[in-house]
Amino acid sequence: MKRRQVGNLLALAALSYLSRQPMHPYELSKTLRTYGDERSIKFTHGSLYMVIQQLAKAGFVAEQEVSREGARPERTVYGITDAGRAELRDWLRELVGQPQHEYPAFVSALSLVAALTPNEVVVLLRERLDGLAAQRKEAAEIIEKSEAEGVPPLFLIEEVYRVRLLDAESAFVEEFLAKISDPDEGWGPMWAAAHGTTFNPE
Amino acid sequence: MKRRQVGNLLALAALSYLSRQPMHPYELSKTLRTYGDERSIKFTHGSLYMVIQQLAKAGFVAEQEVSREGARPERTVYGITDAGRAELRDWLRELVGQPQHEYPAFVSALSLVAALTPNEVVVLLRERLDGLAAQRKEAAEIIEKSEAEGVPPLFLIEEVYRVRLLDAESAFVEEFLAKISDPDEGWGPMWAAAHGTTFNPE
DNA sequence: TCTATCATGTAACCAGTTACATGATTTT
DNA sequence: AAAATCATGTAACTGGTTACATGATAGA
Repeated sequence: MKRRQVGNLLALAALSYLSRQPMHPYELSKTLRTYGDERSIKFTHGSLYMVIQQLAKAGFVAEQEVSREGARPERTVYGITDAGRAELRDWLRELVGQPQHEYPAFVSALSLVAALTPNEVVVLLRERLDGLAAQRKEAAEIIEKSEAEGVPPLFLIEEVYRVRLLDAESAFVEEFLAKISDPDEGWGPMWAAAHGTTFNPE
Repeated sequence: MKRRQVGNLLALAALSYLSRQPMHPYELSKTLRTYGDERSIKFTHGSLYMVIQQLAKAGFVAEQEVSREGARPERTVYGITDAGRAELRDWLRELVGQPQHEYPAFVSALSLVAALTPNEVVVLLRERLDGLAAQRKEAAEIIEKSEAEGVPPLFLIEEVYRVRLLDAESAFVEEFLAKISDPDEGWGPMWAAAHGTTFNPE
């Protein structure tokens, strides 16, 4: 992965929308929320202004005009530049073509999970399954609802991806639970012994 | 999710290792690398000193002694406190029990992928499949090698998780490719038309 | 003996989050 | 008319990354 002058993925979304039409930051913020991009890209009001500033400094967007309506604060409208268009394409291509090594919280937790006792872990994993089911339901509903509204499925592909990942994670958690509790080969007893206790899941 | 006084997951790993024995930061760094935690938890030299400082400020770890060998810089040894132990348990429990909403780069990319043409996207997705296969191979090899060395499988569970996710992602990418190129219902032609071009994958 | 790498830490910089500010509308 | 919320932006704080420093050891 090349290191980008502006690395925040929010910048990618900004470039993408600005490539359709110039906007001022607040409008961008509205647009992002309207199209549900907040589910895929983390952003707050503050980080957006930040990113726009960085994009401007890097020459990927440029001030178009500064206008004022009544006594409101000035609104600065930004448009994408040629360099910005190039960056957008290049960056998107990289993100689609090359998987990156990432650090989801659950991976970190799993790498340290031995610090808990197997008794509590089985309870927690069951809780997690519920949470995963809830997230899956939410994603599935968004897909359904949007499709009913006529949104072309290409624009929902990231939710489909999410659903696939959630399913895989659920399957993994079940598998892990089984590995702990298997009556013959289960890890539970040895694991509990290392904590000076015994394995008894309810 | 509660908001933690120290939020960086590196702090969790630090607490976990310090709960076994007091160490100075550099030693911690070594230990983390030795046990392969760098695959699950992002850290650099600098960020480690950072989080130790934060942990100390929050009262989760405490200076134990400051020693000096010859003319080397002083080494400060830190130990976990009772509050630190409590935080470790509570945090780990939360991470295992409750799935969080996260923002992997590929999700963001997918949400904007319509900005590329379907022709290039199919090429990129095929590239991605190769990359995913490589990552999968790497993870599988780590598991095999470690098991051969007698590492108990519980300590490899996060790599198993990784493999499951990689498989799910590969399956998804294949599915996406099919949806684009399907001879009857495929999205390719319409998508290309929106870019003022035609769909012809090689 | 020169160079590389290890060992250990600090300081400066940059990015992201939170809090603040303030007029305009809308709701109660 | 008061309270809430929208609209728009800036400033301060905090966390994380990168670069700098410097003696010690090991390899060429």
